[in-house]
Amino acid sequence: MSQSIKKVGIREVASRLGLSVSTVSRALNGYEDVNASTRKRVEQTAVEMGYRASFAAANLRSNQAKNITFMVSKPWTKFVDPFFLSLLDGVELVLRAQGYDLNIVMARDYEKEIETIENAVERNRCDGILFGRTRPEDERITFLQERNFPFVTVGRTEKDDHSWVDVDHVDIGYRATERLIQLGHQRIAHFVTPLRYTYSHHARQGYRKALSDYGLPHDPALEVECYLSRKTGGDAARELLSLGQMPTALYCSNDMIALSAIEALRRFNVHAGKDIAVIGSDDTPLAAYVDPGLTTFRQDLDGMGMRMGQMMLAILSGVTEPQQQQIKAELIVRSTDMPFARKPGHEA
Amino acid sequence: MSQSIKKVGIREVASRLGLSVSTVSRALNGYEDVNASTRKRVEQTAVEMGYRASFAAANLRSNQAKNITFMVSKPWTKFVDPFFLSLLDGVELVLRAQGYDLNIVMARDYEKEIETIENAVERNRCDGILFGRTRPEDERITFLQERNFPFVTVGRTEKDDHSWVDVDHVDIGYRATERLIQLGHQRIAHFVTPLRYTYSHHARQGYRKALSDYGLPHDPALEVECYLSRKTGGDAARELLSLGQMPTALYCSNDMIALSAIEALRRFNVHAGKDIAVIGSDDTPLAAYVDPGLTTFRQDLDGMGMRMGQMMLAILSGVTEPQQQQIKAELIVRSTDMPFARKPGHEA
DNA sequence: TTGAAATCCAAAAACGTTTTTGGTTTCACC
DNA sequence: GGTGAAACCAAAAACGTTTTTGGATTTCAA
Repeated sequence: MSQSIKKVGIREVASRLGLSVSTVSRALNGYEDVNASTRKRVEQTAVEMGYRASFAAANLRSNQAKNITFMVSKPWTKFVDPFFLSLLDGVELVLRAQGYDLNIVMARDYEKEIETIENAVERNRCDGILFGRTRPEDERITFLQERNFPFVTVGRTEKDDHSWVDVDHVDIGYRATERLIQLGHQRIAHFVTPLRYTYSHHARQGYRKALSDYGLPHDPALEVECYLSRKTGGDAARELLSLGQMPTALYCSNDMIALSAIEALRRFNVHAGKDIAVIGSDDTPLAAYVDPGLTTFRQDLDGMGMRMGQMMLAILSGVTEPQQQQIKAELIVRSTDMPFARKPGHEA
Repeated sequence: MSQSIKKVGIREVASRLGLSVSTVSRALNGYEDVNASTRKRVEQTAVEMGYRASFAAANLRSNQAKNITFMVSKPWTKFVDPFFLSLLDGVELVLRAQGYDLNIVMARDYEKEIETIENAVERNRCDGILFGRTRPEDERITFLQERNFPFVTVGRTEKDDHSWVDVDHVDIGYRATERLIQLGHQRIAHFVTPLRYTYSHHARQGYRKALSDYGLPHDPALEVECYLSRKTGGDAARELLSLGQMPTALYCSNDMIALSAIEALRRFNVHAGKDIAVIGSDDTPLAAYVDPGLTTFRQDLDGMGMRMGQMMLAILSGVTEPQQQQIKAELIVRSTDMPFARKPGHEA
């Protein structure tokens, strides 16, 4: 208890070595003007004595926190998002290699996002900030740009004048739809993720382009916006059913929406992979487990995360022009999509 | 760029108000000896001017970081663990209410865990630390106890002389096994989570006790340790199959293990809920989605997280005796368990 | 041998708060 | 009117580093 271990400061290290505090600091922080042998002695003694620089003191003086904050919004965490964790892995790997820590903070809801960022930025808690789920007009980005604070997002905005990494959702939307068309489907629905997010627009854009490229009509009734909590894929599916005119194929810009739609349809005896073709978008771990397996797209999240980390590092080291990287997803064919077949029942 | 917003410090606030720096600080930090009207003026001006105390400076001087770190080990994140995120929600809620931030750091692997903790503790980056997946003898705990640093774990240890929250895994193991027995099963296998963790021992203990209470023999061959990456439930299942003596029921101390076992068995035409009864342990989101739905146990993670946060707060406010709370899980009956039925084929 | 440059290091300032110390009012009470 | 306590606030110290400044020493060319 009171026996607690005495904190050893830089002063102690210096005095044990008979050096000045400043020399110890310089030695430890990799400055050039310190004799190699002195440096070695210092480093050795420091670990011997178990010295660790006070984070607060170092941060205060040098004005760098040596850490990067990833902000995640609560509504996002709620639905366990594998997306997020895999991405983080990559980010962390890259940052750590350069001596930066990654830490994650949660914003309780949308209103708190900006506050959370403010808190991180203005209190100097981190050197840079990362976040996802960008919106076409994103006040977080405006805020950060105004103060010229380093940040990288996953996802784009309308203006797009900042650094980001993103999956090519237009491409996913296009390829998913195209595939369904090529399988012979004509009435293809699209369950859209919340249009609040930029990527939802992209997915929809890809969907629409494919329809138009292949000369299919665009039926607005087949485009349903879904949310992650309420009105998820299940509700959207029921809605379509009640409309009477079921599509024969369905492209969802999120696997969970696809899965919940499949689940709901099954209760009405409409089976994915048999009565309706379904394609998802992000290869959630569930996608491989359910039966039938969900056809979807795999995204190289780890790679994206690493890229994101590199961008941040670049910004930190002075790069000012926006870096942007879009990556393509890979189609994973499982069992929920199949060629169009006129249903016997419908013939009569 | 250079137009960057001028940082406003406590000095500026003080001078605008014609007060001393110390008064402003005391007003903002809720000290008693400052006139209510003065305090109001200060608070108002502070937000007006957009003043935010430098985290580093405050931390340096007051020696408290006003934040709590949750350490998560990489091998844990890898397998997206809903457990972890829901828990965090509760923790964060409670801590934030008292002005503490929660942040999450990842330890890259087991060897790095202790280093990660050291870094957090000795550099004074946080006021307390949280982590899970405790082991019977856990060096992280020894380390923290030695320096008398506040921490709460999810999970217990051999000695158990610290604060923790935990799900009652003995109870889960017992009830799962008991249920299978009552359904008429006699040969009940147990796929154990890594025995490195304390909770695995507890689950196994419950399993064994139920067997013994009901007078069933304990067959060591039916107890298979699984890992989260390699030798997951699928491998264990194949192993049992190759042994020739398949059990009629299976209790897994982790849903993912259960699901992967079910998946593997299906390929051998052994169907969960028909040919073999399966019960899981932690109601992963997948459990409800797969077909047939996995019978498992639900744990009140949110509540546990909140409890964990409260414990931390208590420690921070001076409570020194260990606080410990165990919570019971709730059985969620779905479709993978069913009564024992002699198989026609086996009769012949 | 000398002077300049290069190398190494010490002293002290600085970072922006919080905390300590102590001084001045105000006010109730004798 | 005097006294002590309470309330309010100012000045200055302190937190533990990094950075700045500049002083010694060494090296090396002239």
